This record gives sequence, C-alpha cells and structure tokens, in this order.
Amino acid sequence: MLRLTKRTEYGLIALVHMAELAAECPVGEEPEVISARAIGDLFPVPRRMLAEALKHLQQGGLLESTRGVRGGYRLSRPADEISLGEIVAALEGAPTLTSCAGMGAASSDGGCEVEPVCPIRSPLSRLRSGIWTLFEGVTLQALADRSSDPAGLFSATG
Amino acid sequence: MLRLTKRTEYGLIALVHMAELAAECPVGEEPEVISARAIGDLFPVPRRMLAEALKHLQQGGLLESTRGVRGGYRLSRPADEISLGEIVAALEGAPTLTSCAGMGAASSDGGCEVEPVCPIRSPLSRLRSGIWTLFEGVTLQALADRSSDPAGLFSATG
DNA sequence: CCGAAACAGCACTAATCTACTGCCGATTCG
DNA sequence: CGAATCGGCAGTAGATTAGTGCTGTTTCGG
Repeated sequence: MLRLTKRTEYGLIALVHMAELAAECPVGEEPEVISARAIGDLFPVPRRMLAEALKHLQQGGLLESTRGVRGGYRLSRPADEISLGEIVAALEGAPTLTSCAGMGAASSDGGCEVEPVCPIRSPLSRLRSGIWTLFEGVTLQALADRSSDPAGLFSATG
Repeated sequence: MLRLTKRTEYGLIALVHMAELAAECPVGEEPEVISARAIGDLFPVPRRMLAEALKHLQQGGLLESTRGVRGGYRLSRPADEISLGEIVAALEGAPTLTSCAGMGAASSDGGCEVEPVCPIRSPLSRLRSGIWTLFEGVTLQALADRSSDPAGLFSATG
C-alpha cells in the first residue's frame, strides 16, 4: 500500500527527537544518551515497539547504545550525515516497491512467474531507484528542522 | 513495507501492453479493445485479479470499457497523458506513506494518538508530496518505452 | 554484594491486509 | 438464443503488522 510501518514511524519520531537534542548540545560535546523509556514518556507510543525500532537502528549503525542503569541511545553520527534512506533501510529493509524486487539472477525462490515476459520489470526498477534517490537525499537534519519551508526537504536534490 | 500491491503490478502490466498496442496503431485511429482474457493469455497472471485491476482502472477513468462478446478495454487517453500517479491512485488509492495520512482536521476516527505532539507529521507530509510528484512525473508512455535509457524515466522532472 | 535501570533477544497472539477464487447478473455480437 | 465479456459481491487462506511478555546481560549506585 506504499506505506511505512508503525515501527518506522516510531523510529523516526525517536530519531528526530534525538536530532533536536543533539542540536541543543554544545558543539564538540557528545549529547547525553536518552533511554527508550524517556522517549516513550515524551510521546504516546507503545514503549515496547519503540524499543524494537531503536534496536533495529542500533543494529543498522545509526545509533550507539549504552547499557546499564544510566544507559540509552544516541546518534552515532551528526544528523546531517544520516539519510532517510539509511533509516528506512535499517527499520524495514530497503524499499522493494514490487514483490519481484531485486532478485535478478537469484530468483531460485520460485518467485515471479511473469519475469521472463514482464514488461514492467525494467521501468519499475528505475522507479525504485528514483524513490531510493529521493530518500537518500533527505537527511535527518532536514526532517528535524521544523522551521524549514516545505520545499526545504529536498534541497539536496533540487 | 513501501511496496505496491499485486493488483497494481497486474494493472501496470496491462496498461503497458495497451500502451504498446496504441503505439502500433495508425495515428488518428482508435486502437482495438483488448479483453482481460486476452491479456491473461499473454502474461502468466491470475485472470480474475487482472480483471479486478482493469475494473479499478476503468472506474478511475483511465480505461474505457466495452461490454459484450467483442468487448474489452482501451486507454481512454494517449499514454503520454496518463501519469503513474493516476494509475497508482486508481489501483490502490493515493500513497499514504504513514497511517496518519491526510486526516488533518477530520481525524475523528480516533486515529493518531501522537498527532498533537508528532514531530514527524510535517516533514513526512512533505516527503509524501515528493513521492507523489515523482509519480506524477512518470507517464505511462515512459513506462512503456523500453528502449529509453535508465535515466529517461524521469526526464520530465530532471 | 546487591538491587534497580536499561539494553538485548526470543516467542507469541490478535488484527489487518493481501492474493486469489467463485458465482451470478447484465450487455452485446452473431 | 448462446457465447463472450464486463460488472459486482462475497468468501477463504496466507502473509504482514502491531502489540505484549518474559528472560538474560550489563552497568550504576548504595
């Protein structure tokens, strides 16, 4: 249905919040970590699901985690070096667009019956690239910057 | 999961085929209609699902249907005047991207709990527009033109 | 040393959506 | 009148999503 999952939404909310925290932090200093519980208290999202999203983001290398009683999460990089593409990829895998996504030669899973004669395989692949490029061009910084004008989101790509 | 449905895939396959039929047709003449059965014989797709997709496209105003024994479907407009945005909208509704899609004031369905404090509502709305713009910029003609280079799909937008 | 806080990993359930099929009515050609 | 075709409705099985619970491991602080 061309929709992001809830987990991705929750992850984005957390990331945007962390980006704002980092923005308020003095340059050169590492911002404090924030726990899943703390984020869950700020936004009315299911705590457990939020933790799930944060875990995925950590595994994707976008967040650093600290364990223990004063532990929590923190952006592993500046917000302007994290792309929406990476975020979505970490949270729900690379956008596939179609079921016959990227299984070019390795279509041994008995997948797409249409493939040998599929007239939309190539153009859809290009479209997928287009969406991917769009996502790559949007940084977490741009998402977090609420003061930017509506066109500002895509400033990198035009 | 940011994926199109099978119905949309089947609809696209049919549309691309019809665009190719129209391209082979002498200028000024109306191309012959083609039945769901005929398309189903050309591509290994479930006939019934294909018919479903074609019905939606007809209801969306993208196809003209003729009933009866020699009936079938035909593009209601030239292929270069049909955008992928229209196609997707007809087949599976406008891209929502998030669950709290476009329910700005009319959020009486008890939907998004986060909405009052949601930090990603606005940027995601802009992103949705971006994807929509991308889809609007791709014509059925471009999808059907298999000889075009990979960059050709987005020639309209850059 | 011990307990509380927090991350990490696993399995499970319920609801929703998707893919697909079948049937019957209406229309049109021959 | 019969066959082919669109048109509409309902129903089923599987996959995906959303959400919850529990247990283990790490770390801080007393």
